[in-house]
Amino acid sequence: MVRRSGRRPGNQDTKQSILESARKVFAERGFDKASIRAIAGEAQVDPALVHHYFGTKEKLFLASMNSPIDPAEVIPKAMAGPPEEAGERLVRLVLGVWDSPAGAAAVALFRSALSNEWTARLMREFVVTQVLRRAVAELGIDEAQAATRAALVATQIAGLAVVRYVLRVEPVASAPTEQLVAAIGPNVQRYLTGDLPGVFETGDGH
Amino acid sequence: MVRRSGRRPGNQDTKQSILESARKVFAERGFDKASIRAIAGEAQVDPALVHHYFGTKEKLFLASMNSPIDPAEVIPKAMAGPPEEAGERLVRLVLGVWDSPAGAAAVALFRSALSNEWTARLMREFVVTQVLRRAVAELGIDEAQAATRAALVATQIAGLAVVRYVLRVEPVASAPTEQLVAAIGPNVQRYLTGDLPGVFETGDGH
DNA sequence: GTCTATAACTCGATAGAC
DNA sequence: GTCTATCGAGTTATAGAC
Repeated sequence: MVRRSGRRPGNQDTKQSILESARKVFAERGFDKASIRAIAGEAQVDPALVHHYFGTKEKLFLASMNSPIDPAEVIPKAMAGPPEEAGERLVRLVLGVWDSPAGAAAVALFRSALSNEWTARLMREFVVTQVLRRAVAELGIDEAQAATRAALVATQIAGLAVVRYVLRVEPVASAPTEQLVAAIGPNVQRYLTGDLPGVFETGDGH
Repeated sequence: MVRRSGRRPGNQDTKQSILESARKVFAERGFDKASIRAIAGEAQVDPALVHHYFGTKEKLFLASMNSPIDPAEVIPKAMAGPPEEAGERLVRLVLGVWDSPAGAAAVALFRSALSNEWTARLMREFVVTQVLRRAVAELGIDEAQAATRAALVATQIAGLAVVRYVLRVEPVASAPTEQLVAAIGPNVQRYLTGDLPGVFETGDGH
């Protein structure tokens, strides 16, 4: 029987460290500007190894998106509670997820979606229909209004992400979570359950 | 005397058409992905001509940013009126400018700022301090709160731009201006003049 | 003033040695 | 499993012919 001495060929941990580096670099630069070479350098690994493990750059991106956070599980939990505070809970949830290490994947997807058509489609289909629709549905909002309210919530959440994580405008960039929750939550609340002039025009006209 | 027949060497109008194409392509793709070749192709002109007229790509970008719209003139005009409707007027102003042909430069700057550090700095310095500070100053808002309120307004305006012009999420992408003004204006209003818990923490603590 | 040709650089992806 | 070498396609920018 063969006894392998010393460190094994590094198989399982290099693949994992490539994934971590990919999440980090994708989050910092977005899909397009994140080069395989840079990701490999970050992981102190040969660029060819990245291709060997993950094939194409797109497949690497998809692999790095497999986050331990499941919207189907975390959204209903956040929406449960007094409906009049759902806005604040949604902002708190988003900031909590995105500020966590596991949230790098979400930031990467968002940042990439801003400059790449392929990831933009990925995000539209995933976030807007999966996350926001789920959130408004959880609150029992009229189907005819759901799309409009979800899109309006998206404007506030996306803007928060842009200012805090992409443009890094102070004082929002480094404000504590609860301060932003108190400031922005009520505005999200209005989009969720408030009176919105013109929101009915899409659906029933009675 | 020399009589030139037919079309003159195209001097003055080619330079102008390059500028127009630059604004358009920069707005569509952002600074990085907008190639000199694509801009030249759009203007039906040789790529080398672009360099001949404008030097580098950065100088071309700066030249294309010289919009006929002057914030110093248009902001005070929009802020004049009942203070309790300033939010709606601000949203109406932004949508009016950005939907207009002359607004392509603004969209270009914004889109570029999302993926390029150089243009991001340009935008932080110009928009946040020039436009938003001017707007909140026009309303006579406390200096200590101005930065926070301006940044919060930025989250909503930037988010509106992202959803409407970059990600193109319906129904916001193709909603009429006044519907968005009615839906989003009040939220901007709250950031401008409303009660914001925690907004005082930066400044005076009395 | 206009355009061809090309330098000098990036990138993703692959072939093949070890 | 790992790495060297390289291909082919992008890019900005420049030099120089006409």
